Amino acid sequence: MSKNLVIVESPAKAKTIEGYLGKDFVVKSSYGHVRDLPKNDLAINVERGFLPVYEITEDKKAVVSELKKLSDKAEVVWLATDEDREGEAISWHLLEALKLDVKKVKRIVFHEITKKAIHKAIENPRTVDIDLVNAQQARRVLDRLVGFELSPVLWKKVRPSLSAGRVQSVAVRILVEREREISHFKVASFYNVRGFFDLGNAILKADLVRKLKDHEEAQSFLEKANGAAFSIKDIETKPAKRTPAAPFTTSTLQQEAGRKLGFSVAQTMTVAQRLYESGKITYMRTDSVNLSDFALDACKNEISSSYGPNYSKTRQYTTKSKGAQEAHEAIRPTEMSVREISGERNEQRLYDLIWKRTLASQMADAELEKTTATVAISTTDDVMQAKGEVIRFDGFLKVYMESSDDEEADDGNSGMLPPIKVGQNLDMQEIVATQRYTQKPSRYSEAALVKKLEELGIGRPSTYAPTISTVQKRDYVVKEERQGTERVYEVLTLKKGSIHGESKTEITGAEKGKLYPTDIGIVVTDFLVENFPNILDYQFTAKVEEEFDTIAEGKLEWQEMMKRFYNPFHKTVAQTIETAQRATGERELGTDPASGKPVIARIGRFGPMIQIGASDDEAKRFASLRADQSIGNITLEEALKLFELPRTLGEYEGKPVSAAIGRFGPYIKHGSVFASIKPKEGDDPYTITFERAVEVLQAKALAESQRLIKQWESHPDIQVLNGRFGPYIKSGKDNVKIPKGKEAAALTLEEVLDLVKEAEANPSPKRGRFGKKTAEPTKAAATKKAAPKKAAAKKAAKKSPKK
DNA sequence: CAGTGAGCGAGCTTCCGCTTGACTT
Repeated sequence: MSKNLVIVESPAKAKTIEGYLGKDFVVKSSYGHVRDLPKNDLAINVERGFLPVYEITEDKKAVVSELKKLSDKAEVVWLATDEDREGEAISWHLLEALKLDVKKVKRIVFHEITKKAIHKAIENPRTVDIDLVNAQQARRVLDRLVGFELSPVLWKKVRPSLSAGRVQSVAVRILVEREREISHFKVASFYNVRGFFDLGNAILKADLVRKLKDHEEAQSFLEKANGAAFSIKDIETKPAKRTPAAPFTTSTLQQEAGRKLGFSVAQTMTVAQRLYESGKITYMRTDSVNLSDFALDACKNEISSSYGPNYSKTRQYTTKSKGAQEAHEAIRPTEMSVREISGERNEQRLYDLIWKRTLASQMADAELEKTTATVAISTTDDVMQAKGEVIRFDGFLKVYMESSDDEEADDGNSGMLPPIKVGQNLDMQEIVATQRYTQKPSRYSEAALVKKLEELGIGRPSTYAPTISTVQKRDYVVKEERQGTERVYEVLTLKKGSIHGESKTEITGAEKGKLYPTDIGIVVTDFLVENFPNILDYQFTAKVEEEFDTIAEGKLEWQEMMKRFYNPFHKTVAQTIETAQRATGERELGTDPASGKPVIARIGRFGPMIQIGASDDEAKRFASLRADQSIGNITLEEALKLFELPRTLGEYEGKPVSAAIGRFGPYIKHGSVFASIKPKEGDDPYTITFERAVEVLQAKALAESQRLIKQWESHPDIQVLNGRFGPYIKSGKDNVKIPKGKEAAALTLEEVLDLVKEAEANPSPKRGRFGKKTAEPTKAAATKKAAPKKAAAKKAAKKSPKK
């Protein structure tokens, strides 16, 4: 048996370290935290000094019992968890959970995983820092109290099952406020002017320095320019330099992988995890931009041998992000000499990005020369400018160029200027004045939101990706592609002595993969900002972090801090439950011209809806908003249109035919049969004729008959069909998947009936349009009855293992 | 892919941060 047990957080790390220590050491992993507050209970005794009651997390029971066995037999237990607040707490929880004898426990830390660093750590052990542990307990308890007291307020005042928290609520707020900025933004137009001058063997492009305010100014400028003489008045050349970006942290990796590779935040982390586990990169959840001496050396060698020593410049970067704890290195390749890796394409692409970024961070600045040529116009004091840029020494640009979120980065006016000299007369070819519009602020992408959160010090590298998915799971936020709208702009061209105007169109506001707050997200945010402004404050986390630091320094007792926070907070919670109005996001859109009644958009019991008639009106009518509509943006006309559907078109084969828009788009309904219609094919539920609807139904029946594998005369409502994902059974309205290994064509009626029965007994959870998850088909009566049954079954299941 | 939108009440939901697999679609 080994004399020494070393416990680290990550199994990949354990494997590496075991190789650096002798056979007297066995290295195991805790797989992160091993104890936490229970999931379904507050588990904080507020009266007894906020005493938290921890339990061993369900999926860590096996880990803990193995570690317990090993630690009992070991002479020394080395707690080598990360050197940050959470890492210190993990060590303390291990101490408690394994009931370790303090005398044989040593706490060690290291920032880089090299033989030298590990041995140095072993030579400098310390004890567990209880102040730092208490700072973590304060963080944990505060988050639990905030989350478990705020969420129930939402259940009472907005809708059940909603959630609120220090991190997620602020994340949603950021999106809600941006959305408001966008909708309040007043778009203004102006004119850009660009001149094209013929130099014989090249064209010189120069832009009017001043923006022109409207059509009249543009027109009069072009009239002045008509027949004017143009000449080079001045040429100015200035040296400039560009410096490389720091090596990757979690947040910057997510941003660059999003921009350059089109990865989502979660996808970046999954791919990086695989690279880490196979030993190709260092740890991927980090806020540090530090590189180890080993890595700096490796970069220097790689750069010198590939590009020459003049391309090398060793630099150490310092973090700019608030609250960085820097327990790890920056994200880098473990071996700089490995330029390419084997593996999946996405792993290769991400590795390439990391390799280039790391190498570039240790390379020389790029040296540029920027030239600005000024063009004088004889008939006005206005001047035009031509700008060029020449790279004198490429430096780090040889391997890596950071991308930017700015969409209009390249205006076609960079690169080298053609040869010109001061005083030279220019032959004007044409001058074009183009109408432009001021840009609305852009919506956040996932990675841009992470960047913003990081700047505010909110959230940690390990939680950025989960936070983004939580706010989407709660229906506060949706990530989607939105179509732009067409916009007209004017182009005035002066050419060969005459001015010619034309109208052009462009698409504006189209956005792909951006985050949008939903109605429920907006209503919840407004409610929280109104009632809990301090928690929703962008500075809240930064303020409590300062106090956690004071606790970690041993200058403040954590219970004292908690008391100061909790007492007023809890009072506000109680008061809000008592006095706050239900939040519905109600907005009056106008008056229904047909009835003279008010038209109101609000959140109803089942989601966003339109109501015609006041709440005391007995004849009031309702309609649900479609998924692509929102309370904030819907117009009176669009709202009234919702009441025109479903349209009854007539009767076909004895059953009614109607048209409407459902969750999956516009459809024709015939009895209980649905057939989608596509606007692309010219069909629209508002205008489609009965004859066309019947054609659609017949086409669908034909397509289905072509995919038919099997059916039985005795059961006309059951069919075996070929679907997009393989064969399936169609029975009534629900489809049943055919299990693997079964030949669809060989199924007997008995087997099919069994499969259908089984599927009915175990319905797969369906996600409704209105957010709630229901195991039953969405019959209101069925869910009402099913709910208590489900709860009872769950209770029974909970109790039974104890017996 | 319906129409539902009021209220009752039991029993449920919920936080953040540290780690991986084991799952399904």
